Amino acid sequence: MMGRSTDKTQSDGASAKATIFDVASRAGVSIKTVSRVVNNEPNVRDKTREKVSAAIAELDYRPNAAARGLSSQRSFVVGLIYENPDEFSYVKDVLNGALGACEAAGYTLILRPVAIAKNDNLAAQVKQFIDEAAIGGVVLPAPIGDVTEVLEVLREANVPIATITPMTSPDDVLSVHCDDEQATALLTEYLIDRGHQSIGFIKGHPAHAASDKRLAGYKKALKSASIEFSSKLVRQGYFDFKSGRSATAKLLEAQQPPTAIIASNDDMAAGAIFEARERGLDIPKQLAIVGFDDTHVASHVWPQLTTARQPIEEMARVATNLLIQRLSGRDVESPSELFGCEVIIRESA
Amino acid sequence: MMGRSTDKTQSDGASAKATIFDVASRAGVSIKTVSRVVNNEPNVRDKTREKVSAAIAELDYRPNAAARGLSSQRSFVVGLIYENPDEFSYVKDVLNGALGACEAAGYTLILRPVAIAKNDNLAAQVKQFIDEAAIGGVVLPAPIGDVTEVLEVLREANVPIATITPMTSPDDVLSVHCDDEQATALLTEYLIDRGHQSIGFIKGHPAHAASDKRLAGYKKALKSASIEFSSKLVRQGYFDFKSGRSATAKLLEAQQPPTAIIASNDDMAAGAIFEARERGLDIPKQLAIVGFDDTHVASHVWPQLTTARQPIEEMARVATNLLIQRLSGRDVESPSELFGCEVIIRESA
DNA sequence: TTGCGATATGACAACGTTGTCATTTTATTT
DNA sequence: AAATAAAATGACAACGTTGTCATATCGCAA
Repeated sequence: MMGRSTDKTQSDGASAKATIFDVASRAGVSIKTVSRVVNNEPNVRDKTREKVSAAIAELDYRPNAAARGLSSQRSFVVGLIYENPDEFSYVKDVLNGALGACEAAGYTLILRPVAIAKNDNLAAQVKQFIDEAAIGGVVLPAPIGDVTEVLEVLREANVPIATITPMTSPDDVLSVHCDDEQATALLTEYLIDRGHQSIGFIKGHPAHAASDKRLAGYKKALKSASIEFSSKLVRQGYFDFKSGRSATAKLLEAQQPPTAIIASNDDMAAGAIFEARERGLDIPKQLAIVGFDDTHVASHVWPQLTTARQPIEEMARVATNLLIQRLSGRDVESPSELFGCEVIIRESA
Repeated sequence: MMGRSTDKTQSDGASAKATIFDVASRAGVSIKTVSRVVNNEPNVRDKTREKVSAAIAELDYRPNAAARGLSSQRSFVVGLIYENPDEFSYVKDVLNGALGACEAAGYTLILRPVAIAKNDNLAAQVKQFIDEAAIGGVVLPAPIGDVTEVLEVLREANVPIATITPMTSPDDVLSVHCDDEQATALLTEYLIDRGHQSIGFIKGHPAHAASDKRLAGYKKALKSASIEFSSKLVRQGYFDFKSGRSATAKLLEAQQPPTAIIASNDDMAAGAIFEARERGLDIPKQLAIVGFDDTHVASHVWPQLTTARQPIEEMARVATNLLIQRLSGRDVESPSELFGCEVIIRESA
């Protein structure tokens, strides 16, 4: 009847880790029953459940993840594949959200930074990642979630996906969205309300789907206000400080420079402020500048940036939860969720 | 002779994952020999090794981590416990370094953000972390690495530790250091060389050992230059923008305000710039400001910060490697390494 | 009571590795 | 060629769970 118990003494301290056998013998049941209790399975009498729970608590028992994974063939690992950027605010929020969800559900989060730019076989990297670490499902924040190549590999490997992206996603992909377009429109309207008629726009990195959305929001707001769109007021940027700076330089050197500039993210806005400063312009009096994302820099430059904030951390938490639901075999009620953005008014506009 | 092979067909694609049995039968050897090859163990004839390697490649075999961990009772997991800050640059670098080292060695990195401030049983959190995720060893970046409470729990649980800290560490702890004191001294000398005699200093968070080191460097440089130290020129800060700002306000409101300010990190330096700006001061003409860490903000404020840079990512990589060496039973040649800092001259001073 | 379906529990074989120890093969010495 | 040591290989039992299926027990109707 007794299994291979480790002859556990009462003493705490340096005692070896308790196994399911120890718990079983302590509670006077079979290991299978302990397993049932641990996994919240049905068909266990309340009284038995209590006995087992008590034994678990007394022995400070924690299931061995390796054994569990090996036996059940399930994976309790969520992979997070992200582009490793200079400006980490976004990834940080994603990370915290995903981490929180995993922790709550007893899952493990494993990271995989990749570089989209130097395209050294992204698909292969992803493939290697998922079977090396026995990944059960992956969370793909923007812009990785928009790379079809990656989606394809994962689909083939039968790995569930949750994306965080401004785009609409394929049916088999869980996703959370935020309305970048609307947020940018709100930002633009705010400037228009403050009397600006000539508003410059610095586009984001072309590889990010968000870039198009934000531009679209800008155009939409202009249209609503019956201001004619001019491509001369739009410059390409790459989401970094430097490109924000040079785009601003070009905008300001135009014959009719804008009185306000919308940068598609905060870093570029910081670059814009920098460039304007160098030219001796007063912000916001001579030039209003707004950013996007409400990253750390936004409140650390002078003047502080008016910007828009997406609830990234919360979005990541929800995305990860959707994924975990699917991984644990439960039905996912709604495979896609939409979040709102918030405009944050500060002094730069 | 044949084990439980999965009757593998040649076809790739949706074939189930290859196991050690598949490789063994393909190579015509026992599973144990495959195991030897995979783990680079001795006593395998070259010819056999080749055969097995070929089979591994053909079947795209990768050892099952769960089975491996279960059987060997070893853990291939490194835990990273860090304080979850607002300003993420430091953690980002640590993360990248640790991740790189783990990846190269086939280890897995697992994250655990904690909050030192609200001291809700840090020790218990750490304890839970290590046995929940079957952590083999942990990397402790500053300031966690200086919390004796945490060190104690880990020691008790017999978990190897590698710290990244400016302090000297206990003998049983692997560690990498950077000379904060010297770096701050260099920064101070630089200001003195530029003619500053009255230099304000904003201290870092008292819970961080680095704070003391940096202050010490400041004092040392003053002494070398025969400038008398005045406690009136030193203010307490907490490594955040806000405290940097208010400390600067106090320094500037003094009867004899300094002509230069050293902030113990970049965020506080950004706060200093902000405050000086608000008061209409020209930087660096009327007030020179330097920071520390060369974080993202350093190059994104105007004017860009003169600051000091520690090779954090490299330090984290080395620390993690030391840890992995110890985890894999190898002797660690030197349990402690020292890195140098670099002073980065920009426009703020 | 007896019988019977439903509910609760247990025995035991997976899962894919590594560790231990026995066995076979090879090289070396006599 | 035989004897012996050394090197290479293999058989098989762990490791700590969960899944499957058999069995014991319960509640309730006849």
